[in-house]
Amino acid sequence: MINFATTDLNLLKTLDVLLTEHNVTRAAQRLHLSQPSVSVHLAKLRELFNDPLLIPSSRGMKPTLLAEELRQPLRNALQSLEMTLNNNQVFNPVLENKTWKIAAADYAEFIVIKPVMKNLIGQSSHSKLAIKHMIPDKLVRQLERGEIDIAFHVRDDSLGELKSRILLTEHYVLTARKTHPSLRPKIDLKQFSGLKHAIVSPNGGGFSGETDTLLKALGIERNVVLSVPNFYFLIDSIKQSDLVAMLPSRLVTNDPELQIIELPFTPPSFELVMLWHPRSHSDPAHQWLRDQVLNTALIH
DNA sequence: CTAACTACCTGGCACATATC
DNA sequence: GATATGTGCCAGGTAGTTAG
Repeated sequence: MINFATTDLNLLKTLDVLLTEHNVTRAAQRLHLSQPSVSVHLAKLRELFNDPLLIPSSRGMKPTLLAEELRQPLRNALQSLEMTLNNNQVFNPVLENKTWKIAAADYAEFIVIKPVMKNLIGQSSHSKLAIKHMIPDKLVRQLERGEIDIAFHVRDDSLGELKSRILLTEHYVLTARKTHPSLRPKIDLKQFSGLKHAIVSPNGGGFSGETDTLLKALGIERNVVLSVPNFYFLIDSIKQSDLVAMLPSRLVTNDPELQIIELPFTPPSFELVMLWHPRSHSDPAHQWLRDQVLNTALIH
């Protein structure tokens, strides 16, 4: 039985971070303490729980069974405490100097971040904004560690514990340059598959995308001759050539150099979501950040 | 070589006591 | 009761050691 009166509750915060990091050095960095201090904390926690909690192994520190059992309930308890303490606090962007860290691929940069940018850095002369490259595999960890505040991504149910909010639904449109020599405003399947296509392959080098999966179901194939890493490059490529591309509609409508061609099938679509870690859910500054995004994204 | 641990040191805080 | 001063303790620091 742990005696609350004689226990330093800061130790629980250390334990919480240790149980996510499985590494004393990294936990220390996150807690803004030295490594030996966290080592001492760990020693006290071991004494307190009468359990080694984390055992050094060849691949980081391995949590004991008790440590595993403690992880989620402790997380929940601290989160609820945080919520209680933050409940009456309001974030004032004018007074604070925050560095917002946002991860996104180029579509979200253009559609969401660009419109909200002014609000994020304009309301305080000290705030900064860092837009980071989106690496889906590292996302959960980066959000957990606070290396990223929020991220924008295509809705994907594999992102388990993260909190999310759908910002918009987007569909692809067939796009070509306005001065394309052989395109009419409407085409049939045969004409579609006869065109030379360019696609974005986020992982690099792929020649098959969502559209191809959909076409396969219709029993047809298209001719993808160019694969590029992002939409900016793709748009530029079709403006400079007779290639066509399936592009998110919001990126190309109103571009005077481009035309949209009516498709003989229903194009694929996706939902863009904002993602954040439950850890930052009740933080007033994070809430403000998310509100800025929501207010802007839902208007545009 | 990297990461955890240990020994030792120090600044700051809490508490006790003194003074008004 | 409020404020000033003295003192002991301890958290967290650095440096060095140990272990895998």
